[in-house]
Amino acid sequence: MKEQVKYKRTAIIKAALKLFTERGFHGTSTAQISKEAGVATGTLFNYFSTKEDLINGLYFEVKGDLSRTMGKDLETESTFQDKLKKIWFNLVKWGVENREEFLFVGQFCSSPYITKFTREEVMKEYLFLHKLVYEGIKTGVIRDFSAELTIAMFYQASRVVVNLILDSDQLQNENKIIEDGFQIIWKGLSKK
Amino acid sequence: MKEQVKYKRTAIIKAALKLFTERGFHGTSTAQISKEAGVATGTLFNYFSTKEDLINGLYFEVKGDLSRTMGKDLETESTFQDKLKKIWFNLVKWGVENREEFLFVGQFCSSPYITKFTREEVMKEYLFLHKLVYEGIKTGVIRDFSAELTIAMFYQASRVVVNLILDSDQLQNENKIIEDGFQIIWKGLSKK
DNA sequence: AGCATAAATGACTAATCAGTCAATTATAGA
DNA sequence: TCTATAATTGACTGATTAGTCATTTATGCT
Repeated sequence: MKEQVKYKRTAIIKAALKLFTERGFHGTSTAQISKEAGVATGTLFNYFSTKEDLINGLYFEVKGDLSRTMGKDLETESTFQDKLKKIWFNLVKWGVENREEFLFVGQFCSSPYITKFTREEVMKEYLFLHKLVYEGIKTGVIRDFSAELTIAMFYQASRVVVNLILDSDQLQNENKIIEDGFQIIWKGLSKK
Repeated sequence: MKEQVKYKRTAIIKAALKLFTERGFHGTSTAQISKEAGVATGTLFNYFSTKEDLINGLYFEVKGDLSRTMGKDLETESTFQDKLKKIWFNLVKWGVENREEFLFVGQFCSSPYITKFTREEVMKEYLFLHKLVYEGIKTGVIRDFSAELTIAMFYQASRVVVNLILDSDQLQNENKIIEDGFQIIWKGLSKK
């Protein structure tokens, strides 16, 4: 039964992700989610006590996945630039390969349905990025702007690239856009 | 009566803007909008035939205001860098001074409720920015990346700055953040 | 003032909503 | 196989929704 339980929960999460990104939070009824997931209307409320609880669970899982992907294979890189470039590629790759999750994060990152608690829990997983940026500033590799500004610029630049890739039909330029995007943000942030 | 008519329409638009940014499109009922605007429920539908029509009208007005503000006092600037900097300051100032409009645009720019028609009508007002970027590339002032990438990077960078300013309580650093933000994006885009 | 027209109103409706719960079905351990 | 427990179900409810329309009110013109 453990397996079955996990399966149903995953199905609900997946259905909610699809419908929330397509039609928004209030634009999607719990009945629609249940139908898409292939479960009864009551089943959804066995796993999530309210609709708000569902979207917070969803946000938590997606953001967690993103943060884990972002910091992957970082230890193999030696220089600060290489580390940042690795994070850049991880970020963009995740967005391109997880279109719905990417759009979901963009749509709900500043949404009132995500509670303060969820937001703070998620934030904890991103501390390593802050540390890295502080290190970069301290060692004089990147310019001494506020860490918040630096991180936000870097992160949003990666989202720009993903959006351009997702919007365009032809994918031949994909690698060039990713590379160009990094050139822009790296030149903008680095001291050299 | 013309005046009165304009007043009611404006009140509805303003109320919708406030509630849509606070609670989203489906999260806001037409009754709530009417109440906030101080008109009867039926009045809203005298000005906008459906709820979708209302949000499209709102989007059109807000985006139009943004595009007009963005290109203000551009002719007094001579160099390309100064022109871009002027646009940068216009963009950020608009966002800071029109918090609700700024959040609205961010929330609904890629929303399914905005029709293709509205989107295309709005796009027309931004052609001057494309022209400016093409000119900058042709004259070798900025690097030869895709114009879409360049514009999106620039625009989103300005949004990053506005978001940081709106989030922070103390405003003493406001000018520094705006200046720093421009330094980052200008260094990233310029050839020098 | 008197009249024609335009604008504003809010009670109303059919549809849809989140969430409940008693009944049913599946599972695990003995 | 039998029993206790956990998971699933969908009909149901009171509340809320977008949009309508007959009626009332305000306006502009002569």
